Amino acid sequence: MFRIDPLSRQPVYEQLIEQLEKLVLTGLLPADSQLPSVRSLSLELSINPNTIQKAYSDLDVRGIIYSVPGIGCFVAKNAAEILQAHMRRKLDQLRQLADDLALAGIPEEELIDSIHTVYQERGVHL
Amino acid sequence: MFRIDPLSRQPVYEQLIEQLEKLVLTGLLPADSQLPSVRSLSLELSINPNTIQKAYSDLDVRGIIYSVPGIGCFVAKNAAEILQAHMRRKLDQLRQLADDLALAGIPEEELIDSIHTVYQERGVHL
DNA sequence: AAGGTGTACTATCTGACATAGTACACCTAT
DNA sequence: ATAGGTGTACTATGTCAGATAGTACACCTT
Repeated sequence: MFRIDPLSRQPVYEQLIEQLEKLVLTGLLPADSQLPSVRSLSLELSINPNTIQKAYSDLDVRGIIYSVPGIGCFVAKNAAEILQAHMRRKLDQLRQLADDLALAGIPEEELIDSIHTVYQERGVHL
Repeated sequence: MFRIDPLSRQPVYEQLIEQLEKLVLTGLLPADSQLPSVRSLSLELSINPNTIQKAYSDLDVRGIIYSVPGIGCFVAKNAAEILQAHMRRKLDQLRQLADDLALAGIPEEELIDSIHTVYQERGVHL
């Protein structure tokens, strides 16, 4: 269900957060659906329970999920909305990247084509 | 000449590398021009000489600069070409980012507009 | 009562990053 | 020849984030 690379420069808990966020955005994890328990996910991914909890805690603080002690963690009602609003910050990263590529002399058309292709594939798969 | 943020998540030596690469790509550091000495740059930026040398060593290995012991470090002849070729890997990052934004429901037009704006500004400034 | 759940806490380990200090070989200018 | 600049190499130390290990508590369900 999850792909974790312990050798990545990106921390494990961040990898977990991003993949959970994508599951929410794609609708594979609808509102009020239960997340894997800290311990079960810990066993499945061979990751320390504390690392899982760190990811869940972060998502909880940001309102993406809510936790019921003794029961489990669940996807919040407006999780997708929060994520969509937050995703717009990635537009800044896109601009920064485009600026670097422009500086390197990569023609604008190449970027446009790449994006267009991505959006076409996304449209087909959904 | 350089802007270093010691508190950034990005290592200081990487910040230095990126800024040097941009100076090469913009032509502000032409081929065979001499780079600041390890010790002078160390004093100017209040950074340990070892950190500067780590950045220079990395650039040397990749063929961006060449060092002459006892003399100094200089920009390689084909530095800009190497960087341009290497920059295309950033297109992968761009695609990944576009895929995330597509997933979040950000319309394709917003990305296109952002990129177009970046390229227009770049065109003006150069 | 047993076993699952989230949560909290301390302790420890690891690796990357950065600093500090020293030393060597080389070249240039005086 | 001397002094001072250059790159380079090396060891030691400090710092911090990330991850692990272990324990413990409160809660709920069965």
